[in-house]
Amino acid sequence: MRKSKADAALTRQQIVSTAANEFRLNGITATGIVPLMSKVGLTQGGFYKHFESKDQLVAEACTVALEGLVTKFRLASAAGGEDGFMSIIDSYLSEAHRDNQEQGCPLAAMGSELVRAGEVTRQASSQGFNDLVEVMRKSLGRLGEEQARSQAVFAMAAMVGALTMSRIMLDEEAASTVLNDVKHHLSLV
Amino acid sequence: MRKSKADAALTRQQIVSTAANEFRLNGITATGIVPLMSKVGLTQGGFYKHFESKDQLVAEACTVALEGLVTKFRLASAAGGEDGFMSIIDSYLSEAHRDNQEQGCPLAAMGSELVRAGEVTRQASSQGFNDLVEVMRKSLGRLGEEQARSQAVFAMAAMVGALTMSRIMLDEEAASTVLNDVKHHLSLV
DNA sequence: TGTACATCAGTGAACGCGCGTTCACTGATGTAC
DNA sequence: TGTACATCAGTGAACGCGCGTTCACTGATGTAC
Repeated sequence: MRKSKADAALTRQQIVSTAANEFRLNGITATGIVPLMSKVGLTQGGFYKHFESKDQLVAEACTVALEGLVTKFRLASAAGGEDGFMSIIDSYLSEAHRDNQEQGCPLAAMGSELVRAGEVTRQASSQGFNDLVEVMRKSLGRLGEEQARSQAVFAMAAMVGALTMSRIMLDEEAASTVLNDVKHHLSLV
Repeated sequence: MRKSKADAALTRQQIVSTAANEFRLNGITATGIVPLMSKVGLTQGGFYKHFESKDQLVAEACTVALEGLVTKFRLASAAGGEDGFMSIIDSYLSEAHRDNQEQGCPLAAMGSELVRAGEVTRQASSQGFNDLVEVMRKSLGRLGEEQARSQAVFAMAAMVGALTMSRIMLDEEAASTVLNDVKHHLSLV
């Protein structure tokens, strides 16, 4: 049942991207290798032909998820023209993003699990955070570099916290208020 | 081996407060009933004389942890005199708080797990968030009520996100920078 | 106040289950001649 | 280009383990008389 090199590489990609979605949707700890591989259409044994451990997959899935978000940030910034900064914020703090956790920001979806993750995963998450900050910094063209960076860090932290809190809340109105309050204050910065 | 009512009530309290610490330190999913009860000095069977399920314990532990944080906020606000708002923020965004996850903010320590928790736990978390916001709002005496509330929500979200990100980062300098950047911008609001 | 009995906090073995990982096996792919 | 053989992607049963929960049991506490 050996597959061609191209097929095997495709399988590997499918495992990583399916994992990136499942980890964001159900959490890292709560996502098992058996159900994950079965979602990809394979059995569990094949997993270890591609990865040394679940830990390695977690790190790669985080990297891929964060790269996807960096791309979204770039697109939102470009689409926003002069105010790319607010365009990124409006997109991040939207109800659409909040309700699409599976494909959204991994820092908000898995934040407290990432704190307890392995070193490689934490390094990948930090790198992703820095990359997102860098896109935001550039979208603040009129400011000095250091001031813009610091403001971008501030906005990213506020957005991650706001999205997480909005998802915890059962009351729809309260959940929307958090997003809007943070959006409003970031627009004044 | 029956214990007196007073002893039993004490045992129950000990289970809840030990759980509140373990959940914050290791996460909810990663904390088992057997090790938890053994940490309290009991065996697992007794657990179900006090709680219907692990879910019920999670909800109570979150409530207790958040009540403790509300108290800390009140103390920090009072200690800060005129600027109780910044006093709360300085305390929350301190390296001491970041490195003492076991007794720190449950929203930062378990945020992404709370999103997937049961309704009772999510309700308790939302209530706790609102209580924290309320303490912060009152510490902004000079502002109008609605403006102060919205500003308190913004600050809380930014703090939860900043603490989480600072904990993920392996690089000590970068981790401190996040805390300081957010502290700085919140002082300008 | 003293006695008999019911209550129930805590014990520890056991339950079914899903976890991450291993391994002997299969058979198509890739390679050497 | 054709043949023989090595490689290895994927299979599926099995591993030891810890999970949340149940349950028959123990014996001190609480209560009724």
